Amino acid sequence: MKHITIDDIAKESGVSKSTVSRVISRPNLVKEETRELVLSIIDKYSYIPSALAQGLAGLPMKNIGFVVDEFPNNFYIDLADGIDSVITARKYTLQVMSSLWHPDRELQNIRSMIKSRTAGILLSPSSPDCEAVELLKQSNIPFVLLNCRTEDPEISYVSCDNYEGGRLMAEYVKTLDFQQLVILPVSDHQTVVDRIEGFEDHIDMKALRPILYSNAKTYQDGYHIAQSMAETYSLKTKKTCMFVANDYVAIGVIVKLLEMGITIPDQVAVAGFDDIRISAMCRVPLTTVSQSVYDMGRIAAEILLDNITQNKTEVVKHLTEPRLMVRESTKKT
Amino acid sequence: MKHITIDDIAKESGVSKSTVSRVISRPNLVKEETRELVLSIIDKYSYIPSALAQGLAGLPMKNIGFVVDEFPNNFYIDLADGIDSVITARKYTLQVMSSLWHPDRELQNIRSMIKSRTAGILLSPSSPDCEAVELLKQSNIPFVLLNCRTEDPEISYVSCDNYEGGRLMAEYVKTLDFQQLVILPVSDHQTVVDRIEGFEDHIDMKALRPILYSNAKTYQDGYHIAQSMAETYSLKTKKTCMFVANDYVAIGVIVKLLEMGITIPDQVAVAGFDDIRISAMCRVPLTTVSQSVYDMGRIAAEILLDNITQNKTEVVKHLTEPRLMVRESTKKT
DNA sequence: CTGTTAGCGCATTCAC
DNA sequence: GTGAATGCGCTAACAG
Repeated sequence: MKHITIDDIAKESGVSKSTVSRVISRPNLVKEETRELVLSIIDKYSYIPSALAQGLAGLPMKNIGFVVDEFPNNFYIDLADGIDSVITARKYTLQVMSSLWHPDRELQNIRSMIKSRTAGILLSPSSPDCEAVELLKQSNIPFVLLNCRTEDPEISYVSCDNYEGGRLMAEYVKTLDFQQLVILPVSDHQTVVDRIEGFEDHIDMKALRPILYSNAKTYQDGYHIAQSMAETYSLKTKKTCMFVANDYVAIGVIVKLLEMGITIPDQVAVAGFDDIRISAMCRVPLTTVSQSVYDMGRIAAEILLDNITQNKTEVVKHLTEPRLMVRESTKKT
Repeated sequence: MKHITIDDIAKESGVSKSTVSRVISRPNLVKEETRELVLSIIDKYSYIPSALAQGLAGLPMKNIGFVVDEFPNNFYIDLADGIDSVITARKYTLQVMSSLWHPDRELQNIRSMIKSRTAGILLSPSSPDCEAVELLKQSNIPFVLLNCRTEDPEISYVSCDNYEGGRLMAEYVKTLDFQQLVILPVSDHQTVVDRIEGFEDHIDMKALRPILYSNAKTYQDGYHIAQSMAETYSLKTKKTCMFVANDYVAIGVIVKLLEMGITIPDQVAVAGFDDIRISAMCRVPLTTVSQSVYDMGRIAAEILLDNITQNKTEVVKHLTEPRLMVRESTKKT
């Protein structure tokens, strides 16, 4: 006997399964006496109705899924935390899965959630038109994209105004004093492209001779790339300002530079983007642009739940407002 | 029409649902010609069989759940990352849920996973004999406890040898130079009790006059408590060594002390416990005891999966070996 | 108030 | 090779 079922409870209570079912879902329709009896049996066996059966029988599921790229990147943790707060408050259940930056894992995760007929899905997609999103569109399951915008008129999303964030950083960087500017775009993710664009559009590229250096997604990547950068760009001798398009990577860079004896912000000023929690507590508190990640999560979750409960197809496209956070990693000397 | 079903595919293909079912689960039992046909229809509609129905019909579920206390604490992230690596490799799917330190939410999460008939569950419980564990025992679902040991002969767990970790820290602290020792136990969680006990058993409590100060679970808690501690223990004038039983809290303490102008490790040496990822990259790299969290996760996941796939009830009780990590936060001056 | 019946979508015997 | 029948555990009409 694997799991005890509603029939077991019914027999033991000497009633029909309908009655047991009622006791669980609409207790007031049952005579107090029998209700108490049934409840005692349920309790005795710690009976928990199967969500599989309930779902099949037509009860709406009460769980929502969230697919992230990577657990260690605190960006997603903060997001999950925000989402969790509203999901839970509204009596739903949040399940998180990670795709480790593999588009095919991302797709697998989404498939898995669709397969289990999740009530709704939140996805921070690798790209606005990746396979996972395509699949989602055909799935009939409500979903909201996070950290990604799309022109598709049927898709809701919540993201930060990354272009504006890039602009904010550019305006700030202009006030700093340095001999060379290095931009580390980190990846070709849409959000990154936006923020780099916003940055470049508002800085005098010719005069500042920004240098582009690319491709790094994790803390480790930043750590490793820092060494070669130090040599390539003579960071030890040339006063440099570095804009890394992602805090997590930026922190990797900072840690490595410090290990190499390069001082921050004196020799190299480093700025990031995201304002994840650890940015304020890392080796050198990081100047960055806040995306209000926690709020992004909350808002997306609200939209999704409204969609589910009110069964409305209204699409919402929301951009959170970026805020510049100046900390020690770029303080003027 | 909510979701398309196996019947839809069957009709459109002009075959019976049995055939469609075979195409999916045992393709070689179907004539190549019809198989291709059916597959094309499946593809055309992006048909994904319902895990609810499959589960009900007796197919074993391929998902495993993990319940953590809190997302922002990197300890659980590292754990999840380790778990994820083996779960995925073995074609299972990992779903993470958080309980935000509420025992009743912990219970709810476990209920939710049992309800959905998850194949297996990993739980980092608030206590070895909390309600969630009790429920799990009656659920017939294989599970492994993480970060917790129990005498119960039927329960498998993977935890760190926290007592030994406390001893390691004590031996190290003895070599340091300070006027007072402050112990911040953080919580009454079993792991914490163990490590504090290991610490106290191996240090001369009388001579060192350790001071006990309690109850803090998060970064914020550490941050807030640091201020009052500074006054209570005259941290500005008395050379102090502080053992905080949890890295995340320790980092909060460090950040606040620095803000107050107290130098680390010169005026106050701080040691933590856990060796979460950010410990090496925080304001002052933290001396701590490594629990090899990532491995804990991997091992627990292996045990659980073996249990599920081989259907064996063998219980495994595993303690990982702690390792002292000396970093700048306590470097001798 | 309570029991009976009929699916929900699928896998799995069995026949053919 | 393939189709028809049965049941998984539960909810939702429908009768009593």
